[in-house]
Amino acid sequence: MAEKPYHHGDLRAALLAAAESELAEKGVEGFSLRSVAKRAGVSHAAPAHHFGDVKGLLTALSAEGFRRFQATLDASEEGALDARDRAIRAGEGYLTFALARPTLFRLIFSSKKPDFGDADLMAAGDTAYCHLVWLVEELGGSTADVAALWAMSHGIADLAAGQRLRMMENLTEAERKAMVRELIARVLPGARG
Amino acid sequence: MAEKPYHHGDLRAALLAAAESELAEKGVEGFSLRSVAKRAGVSHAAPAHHFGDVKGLLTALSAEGFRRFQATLDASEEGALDARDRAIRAGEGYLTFALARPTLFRLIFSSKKPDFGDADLMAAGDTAYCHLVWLVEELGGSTADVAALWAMSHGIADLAAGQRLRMMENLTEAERKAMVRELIARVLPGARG
DNA sequence: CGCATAATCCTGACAGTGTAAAGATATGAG
DNA sequence: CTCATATCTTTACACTGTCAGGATTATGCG
Repeated sequence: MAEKPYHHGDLRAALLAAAESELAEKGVEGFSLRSVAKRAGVSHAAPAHHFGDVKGLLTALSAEGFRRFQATLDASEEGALDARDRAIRAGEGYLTFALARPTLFRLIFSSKKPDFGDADLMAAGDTAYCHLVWLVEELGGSTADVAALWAMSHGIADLAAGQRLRMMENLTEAERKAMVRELIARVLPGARG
Repeated sequence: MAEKPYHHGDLRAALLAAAESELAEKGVEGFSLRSVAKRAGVSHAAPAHHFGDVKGLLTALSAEGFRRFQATLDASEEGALDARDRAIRAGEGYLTFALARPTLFRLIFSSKKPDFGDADLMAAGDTAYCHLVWLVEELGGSTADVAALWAMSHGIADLAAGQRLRMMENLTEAERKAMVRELIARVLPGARG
């Protein structure tokens, strides 16, 4: 085994991992393709063959980001008592993801660099959206209720990712969870009837 | 009067206007300082004397953005019937601003490029935040109610700025307004008591 | 196995970016 | 009028993304 084989073996996956680190450290606005290549130990032009250009790489990373986003929601919904509790837990998961991976969150929700017309990315995004719709349907909700749950969950998460909700940063984990649960509960269909 | 006097006269204001156009067309991620200078008809290094670097220019633009944001809310709240109606109209103004100036909205709420420790920018941001707190206080609300109104308003606006709420894009102006009013009303203190 | 073909990765080059230094020009105070 | 200062330009450098062409390895076909 040579120390540095000419062919990497699984450069595509290595580049995606390197891109994730780069994104986490520099953010979308400081993201550099050459820096990603350096992280993976290859030349600056190596990523081109696998992803085309930087947009292609960020598109693939976004698709993976959406899948992780959905996985975080699924994990958060685990053990839900009923449909109502499940929707609330989904909102908690939304915030959990935004706090754990703020730059990835911004990439998939606030950036224009990924190609959102890409088939794989669209599929990943649609999966998450359909899950949201399903959550509300289980509650007997309407279109407006979907918007309500999504907007509230997204608002909390996006403000938290930008560290704008300073009132929440001084709270303990338990207090924060309780507050989020209460906020989400306000917008669910049939709330406080 | 020379056709091109060496000294611009009011280059600082001209650069801010050029930067706003640049931001509107290219977005935060495509924003170029040299392009801004070209728009203003000066050399690429001219902005440095007035704003230091690109971060300084975007910081000044953000402060102006926050003032316009607040102005949009003020205009939207004009003629409110009571404190409750005023809070709802504020939410409408939030969305109005995000739709009218999506890139400026993203600059002040989702970008890391401006220096949010800058005194002028902080003052502009605090003004908007204090106004929000005041709105809720008039309703006899608590800290959680502030978070509720902010998160819901911001969630709707941010999703709309990113064109994620496709269900709302097919609505008429009136229908959209009615929907926003209903969503905001859900989170206000004493809702549906 | 032997070899042509394709896939993979590297090197070098180019235009564009932000920033700093140094020079040119106008302004204004004394 | 003189000259210090503010303003703007020119020049230069390192960095970025992308493209063209060359080097190397893997793969499939005979």
